[in-house]
Amino acid sequence: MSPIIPYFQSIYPLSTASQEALAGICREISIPKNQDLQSIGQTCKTLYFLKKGMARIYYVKDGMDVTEGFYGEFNLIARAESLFAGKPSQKGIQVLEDSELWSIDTSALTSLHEEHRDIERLFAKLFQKAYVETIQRIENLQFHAAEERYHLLEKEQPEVLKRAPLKFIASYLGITQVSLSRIRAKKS
Amino acid sequence: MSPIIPYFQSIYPLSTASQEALAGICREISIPKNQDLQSIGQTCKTLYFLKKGMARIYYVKDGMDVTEGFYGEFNLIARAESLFAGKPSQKGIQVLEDSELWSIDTSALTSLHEEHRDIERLFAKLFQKAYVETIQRIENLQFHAAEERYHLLEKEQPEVLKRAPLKFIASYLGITQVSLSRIRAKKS
DNA sequence: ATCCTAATTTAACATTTGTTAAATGCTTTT
DNA sequence: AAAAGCATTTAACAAATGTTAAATTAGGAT
Repeated sequence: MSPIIPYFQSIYPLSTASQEALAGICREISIPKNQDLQSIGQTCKTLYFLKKGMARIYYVKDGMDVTEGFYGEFNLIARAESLFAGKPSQKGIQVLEDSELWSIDTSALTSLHEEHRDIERLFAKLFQKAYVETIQRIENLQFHAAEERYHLLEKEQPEVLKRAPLKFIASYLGITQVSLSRIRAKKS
Repeated sequence: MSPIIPYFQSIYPLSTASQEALAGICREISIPKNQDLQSIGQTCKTLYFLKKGMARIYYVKDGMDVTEGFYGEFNLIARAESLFAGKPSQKGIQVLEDSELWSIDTSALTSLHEEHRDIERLFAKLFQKAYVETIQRIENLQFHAAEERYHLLEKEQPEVLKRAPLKFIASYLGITQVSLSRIRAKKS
């Protein structure tokens, strides 16, 4: 369990009692490469934090697989639109390599809110962080052309370029695989 | 003050005491067309809800004015990336027409959190809503070509097409004014 | 090692979007 | 009403991205 609680502490300080309560609902799990952590159609009832590995959230639109985002170590992974609405998600979560992660059941988490206000605030903050990252992503998609978006990804999540297959990266950037391959070729 | 408290109630139920406390920190203000509600460089310390009118959040990049989003009646308007970080915002808020709105000082709001847990949760929910809309916006920018994005805006915020000038709509969609004008011409 | 399959790159061409500049239309001011 | 200043549209061409298909490469399975 160890390194996840210190990570939480770095986001929002927790009382000793809250640390213990929270540690009590974190489960460690392992998932083999390419497997779905959560499938399309399921309602989001679990939050994940990667200990080791890499994951993506994806959806299928017009028969095409689209990667919405890539997530590395310690990133909060959740399908917020499903969690907040309590409705089935149109999105799935898949790991790109053999991964280890912590999972937290949201109803267990919610039941800690009454007694542990700091835990409620910690997760509010984690979602705020995710929200801000999403806003920045919009700026990126809205303002930059495909090639610039590629170089931004290269700068901000260089591991993704090494670990994710071309097709995932292309749909994440909002371009075709051929286009992405062309952009890469330019580099020389 | 009237209609804003019922709106809040529809998002998250509030005790009578909380309703009164919250009403006590809502201020009604009027702003003339084209004026900035908040300027670039200011730290976000106020939240707004439009009673009447329309607003946009914008930023300047490479000398170009880019509209990040349009906001209509009862929408929460805030520069989240600045609010959550406590840092100056690179974004401004401008009203597109003579507008009336409610403003809420964030430090006054925060001071209500301890005593009024329902208020804290109400605003957590409002930001969740905003977050989910942002996620959907990404799907839109990532997956759809310019013309489709235009038609989606037409469907989801038709008032924007009537009330906002071409240049704001174009940068919102991530295209040039000329391109937008061309898309419009196709319609016939 | 070899074969088989999937992933990536390359090529050729079509379509979309960007760029620059001019023409038209609309508002506001005088 | 005329003039001035913006906003929007149109046109012509350039650049970027999409599409289809073939060629190459890389990895896994036998």
